[in-house]
Amino acid sequence: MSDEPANTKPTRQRRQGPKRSETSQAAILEAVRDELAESGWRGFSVDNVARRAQASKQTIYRWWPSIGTLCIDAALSLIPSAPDGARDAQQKIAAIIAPLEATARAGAGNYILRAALLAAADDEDAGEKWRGWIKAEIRTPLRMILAELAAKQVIRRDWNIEDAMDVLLGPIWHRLLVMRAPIPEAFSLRQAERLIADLKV
Amino acid sequence: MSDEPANTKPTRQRRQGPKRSETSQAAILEAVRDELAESGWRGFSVDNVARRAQASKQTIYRWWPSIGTLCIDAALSLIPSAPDGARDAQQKIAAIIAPLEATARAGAGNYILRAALLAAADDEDAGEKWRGWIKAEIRTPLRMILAELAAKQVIRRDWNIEDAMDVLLGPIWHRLLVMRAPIPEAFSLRQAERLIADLKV
Amino acid sequence: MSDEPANTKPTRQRRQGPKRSETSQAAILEAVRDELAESGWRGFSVDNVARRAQASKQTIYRWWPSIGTLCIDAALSLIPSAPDGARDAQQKIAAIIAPLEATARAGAGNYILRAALLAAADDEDAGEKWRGWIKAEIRTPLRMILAELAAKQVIRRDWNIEDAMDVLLGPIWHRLLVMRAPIPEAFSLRQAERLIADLKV
Amino acid sequence: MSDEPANTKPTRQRRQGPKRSETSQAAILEAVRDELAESGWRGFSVDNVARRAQASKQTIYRWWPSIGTLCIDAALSLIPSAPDGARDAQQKIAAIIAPLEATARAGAGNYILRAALLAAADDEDAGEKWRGWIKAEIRTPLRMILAELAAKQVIRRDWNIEDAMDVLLGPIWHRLLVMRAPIPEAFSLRQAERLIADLKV
DNA sequence: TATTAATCGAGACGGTACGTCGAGTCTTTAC
DNA sequence: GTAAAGACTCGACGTACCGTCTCGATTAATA
Repeated sequence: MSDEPANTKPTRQRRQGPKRSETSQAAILEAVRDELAESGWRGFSVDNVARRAQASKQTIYRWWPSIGTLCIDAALSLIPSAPDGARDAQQKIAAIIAPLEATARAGAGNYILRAALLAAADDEDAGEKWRGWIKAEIRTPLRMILAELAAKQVIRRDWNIEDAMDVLLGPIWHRLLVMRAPIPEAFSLRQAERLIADLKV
Repeated sequence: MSDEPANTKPTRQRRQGPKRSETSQAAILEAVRDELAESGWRGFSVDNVARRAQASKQTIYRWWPSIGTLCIDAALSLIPSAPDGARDAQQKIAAIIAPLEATARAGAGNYILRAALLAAADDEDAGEKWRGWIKAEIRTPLRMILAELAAKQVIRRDWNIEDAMDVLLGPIWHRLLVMRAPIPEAFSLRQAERLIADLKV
Repeated sequence: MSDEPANTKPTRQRRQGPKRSETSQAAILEAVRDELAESGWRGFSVDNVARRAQASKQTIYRWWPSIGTLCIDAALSLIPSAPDGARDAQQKIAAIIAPLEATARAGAGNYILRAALLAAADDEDAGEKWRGWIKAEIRTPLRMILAELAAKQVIRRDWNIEDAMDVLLGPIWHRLLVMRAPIPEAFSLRQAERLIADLKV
Repeated sequence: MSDEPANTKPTRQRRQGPKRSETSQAAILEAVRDELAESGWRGFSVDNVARRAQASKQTIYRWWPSIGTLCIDAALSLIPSAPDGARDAQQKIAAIIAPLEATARAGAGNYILRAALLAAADDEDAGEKWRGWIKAEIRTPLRMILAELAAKQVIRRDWNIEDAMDVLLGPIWHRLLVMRAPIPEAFSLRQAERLIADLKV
């Protein structure tokens, strides 16, 4: 799960032995989610996960290089994909962060996502994995939309992607991590609106 | 340290024996800072702190109710007070968050502040303590300034303090916690500018 | 228990902190005995001992340098002291090995002693500890008696202590370890008789 | 394996038919011997054997009912057959235990034989297998010789085979298992002499 | 001045978790 | 049908930490 070798070589692979057990991995991820929701990041324990999932610790350590990446995987498996049907720029931008907010709004998702974010901030491997996801799912789509808007001269041309990320994502972290406050309705739309206003010519 | 003597009772105090050792507490806080900078939040251990500070674990547990609050105290002891000399509204707002950014920009401060924020997000007690500090040092001053601006009709009247906090603080968390990215120069000024622009009539 | 520091220095010892818990150590030794009797040497596990004794593994590892020495201690605590009242040479010699045989004859003692002997044969530390006991409790007394007999010209003068140990102890190991056969009555007397006959002038 | 010595070690063949692979079994036994010599009985592991022998664990468990019997087989494959050319009774008896002593005297043989004996003492199956070997190779020949001597009235008629085994084998165990002491030259002859003397009319 | 209560360091204690290794079983692929 | 490879569950390994407790020594206010 963490890293697929992807079988790049077209040569015959002489892998003998059984394949990875899918049911076991699913049970582990579910147990990780439960454990994160209950115990947070520091209280999280691999022993408990193994107990819950009826899996052996060996199996967990075999497939994930570190505890942190395990937590990130578990959280990512919870985040839905972006909704379709956006018509204007604001809706398109809002759609990018909508999955994050939907997860943060759900009862268990709130706890799980928070704990996974702590893992990403505390653990080197987890951080890289999480930032990889952010880059692919948030930064790249956002850049495309902003580039288009800049081409149409809707926004100014000297926009900076990192600044835009600050404006778009920062408020989510503030509510989710720092204040533990609920995220109101239409939050993503409001952030998108702010971002566009901030970049107006 | 966590809570001031609380001497609520005005009745006769039968205090016998030595007072709290200031040198020991200072050594503990310093050790906590070093430990947080080195090991992060999950890797943080009271045993190591006691070892570093040449203190007994009992002494630590006597004065702090939980590990998390200990970490918050250690981080707060690092944050300088707000600078004076602000003339306009933007500078005043920027001055509120300047101490946070200065700490986040320093080498060790970056690690310590991040770890303490994780503590606040992961631990109930630590969270309350941290949010208390935020309320006193950020939210209240900010509200006063914004109220003044609204009275002068510089900003619109339906401003919301939580939204303002989102805009002002969110970008810091994004850089510090999520991206582990450096915080550029004049960051606080830029956020203050954004906030005022966002609230313009 | 394993090694007494013996406090050779008459100077004041500035050991601070609590002392070793005697009840805990006794519970551990009893648990070790039970575990050895049930599971033998290879099946012996420190985890089980800790569970049985309601002790933490740390406490066990704090006071015993290795699993093997722990087992030897537990077995030695079971061996009674040599009986008195021996009149002739044969009875004196028999009295030396009588405690071993009594232990080997008892139900649980049989299993415990066997397992501890395996520990001594398999583990370096345990072996040294066990051979130290053998030397002090068997070899030295035996040498004194034989020297006396040689002086009285009851036995010949070119006797060798290691050969004598072979003759006196070997049969016990054969019954206890190799054959798992019961040790008959008056076994120690018979071995003593054989030894004297073997060394006759 | 369980019975055949299989001491020949031809070059490894990659593929075997539905028959049992002799080369694999030989490699396993050799690996067991190395492992026993290096790690003793408690430290012995099937995983290591499989790794060393490039064999699958399944293959090991298919052909041996337990770890202990595997060790016994490995040790037995090391014991040479009894030497010929004995003329008198003492030499005949000595010839019976000479293979054991030769093995115990060899460098690796010493370690392997000791570990296998521990297996026999600690493990039920291994014990039965080992005592079966003892009965066939030691007890039965010894009984025949002693019966002959008794018929010739060289020894007395009320001899007991178990007592004789005590006397003949005990010293070996004492040296090999308990004292870890070297076995001197002509040791078997000396034990045989003692046994005959002990049984003299 | 002697008593006494609070504090300190050191560290033992029962527990839980760490990350690794081994036991014994099962599954997949190759021959 | 046998073999190598290796994944699986379970549990032990020896170490580290948690939070509590006990021990002497030290210190300052009270008697």
